[in-house]
Amino acid sequence: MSLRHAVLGLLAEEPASGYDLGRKFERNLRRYAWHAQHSQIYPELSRLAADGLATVVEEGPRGRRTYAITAAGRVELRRWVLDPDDDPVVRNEHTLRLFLLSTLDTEDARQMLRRQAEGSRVEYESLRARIDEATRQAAPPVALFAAELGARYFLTLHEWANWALERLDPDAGPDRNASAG
Amino acid sequence: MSLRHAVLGLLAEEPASGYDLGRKFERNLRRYAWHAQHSQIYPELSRLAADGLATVVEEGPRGRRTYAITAAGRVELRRWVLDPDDDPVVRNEHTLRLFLLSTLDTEDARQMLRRQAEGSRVEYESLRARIDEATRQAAPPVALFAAELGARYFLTLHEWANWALERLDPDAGPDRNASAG
DNA sequence: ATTTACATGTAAGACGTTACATGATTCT
DNA sequence: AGAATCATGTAACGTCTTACATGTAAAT
Repeated sequence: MSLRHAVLGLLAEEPASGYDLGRKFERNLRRYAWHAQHSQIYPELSRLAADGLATVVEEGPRGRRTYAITAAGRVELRRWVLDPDDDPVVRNEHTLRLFLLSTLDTEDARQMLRRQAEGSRVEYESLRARIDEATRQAAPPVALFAAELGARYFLTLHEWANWALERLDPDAGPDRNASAG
Repeated sequence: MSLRHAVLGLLAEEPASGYDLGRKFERNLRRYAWHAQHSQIYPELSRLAADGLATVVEEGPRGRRTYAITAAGRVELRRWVLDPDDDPVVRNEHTLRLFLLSTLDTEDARQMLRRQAEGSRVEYESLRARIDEATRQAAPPVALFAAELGARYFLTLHEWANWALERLDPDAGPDRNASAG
């Protein structure tokens, strides 16, 4: 039941409406950890409220309801986060493609690795810039732990793709665009 | 429909029965990329055969049926692996917990990061040893790309956890068990 | 006025997990 | 003889995605 804890976790950061949570999933969690559509979020918020783990703290225009986590909700969230689950759910279509690289012929593998190296470089630089900006604005260190992990993951992916490209072609480096050399 | 392509990918490496695939998911894919129970695998093999993407190549004891990927299966697998899907499914309960670290108090966060640093170190060393052993036995480079990526992910996780511990406690290093210093 | 963004909700169908169900072969 | 492993299959239930459905408020 990770959806429940993902929602609870987002509410622990700050009170939010179902609509807000949808955007938070999209921006913060979707690419790394979890995703949920609004059709899952709204019913889950109702259940959390029914179970006393969250509560409506504000009603706004267009039927907007802002929820906040309750004390019981924090207890449950802490229990789950610290629970050493040795069988965590992992589903990653992107990693799956990388793992199936060995089923391609060399030229296809090269193409995919080049795309991968470039894509992860872009992601890395964008995340790193965001972290630098937040650091300059004196954001609290813990608030940036997740972003830092994301940045490091992309850097690792970038380095791995270049390493693999070199292994595929022992003679040509990954950055050889110049005709000389 | 990633289950289909995960199965197809495993069959592309070598022919296998549903039972074999179950163990391959468990050992090779579950922790990084995808998982499937036998109750999903057997029906999917039937569908792959019905669609001409896989075929039974051997029948053994206890009703065992070994499947192999067909030429059409390879075409479909290649199409999917090279398809730049910009909305890949990601679900990672482990990463989700790490992202929710900031909702814990400092002492809880410290405990979790220590556990994380230790766990990822163990995983890294075990994977690295397996890669070294395979390299010594002259395994083809591509066959080790996935394992190398896994190892690098764990190393990144380990380094990140130690980095985060230092940030949490600017005075004490992560490995300070001695009373002196 | 019109478009865009905000805001919530339900239903059908696909996908995934857990439990139920059965039996053969191999190892000790 | 008994236990462990191999081997396949279905059913019930829970989760997730996609589509359907509706309406308000803000911006241009």
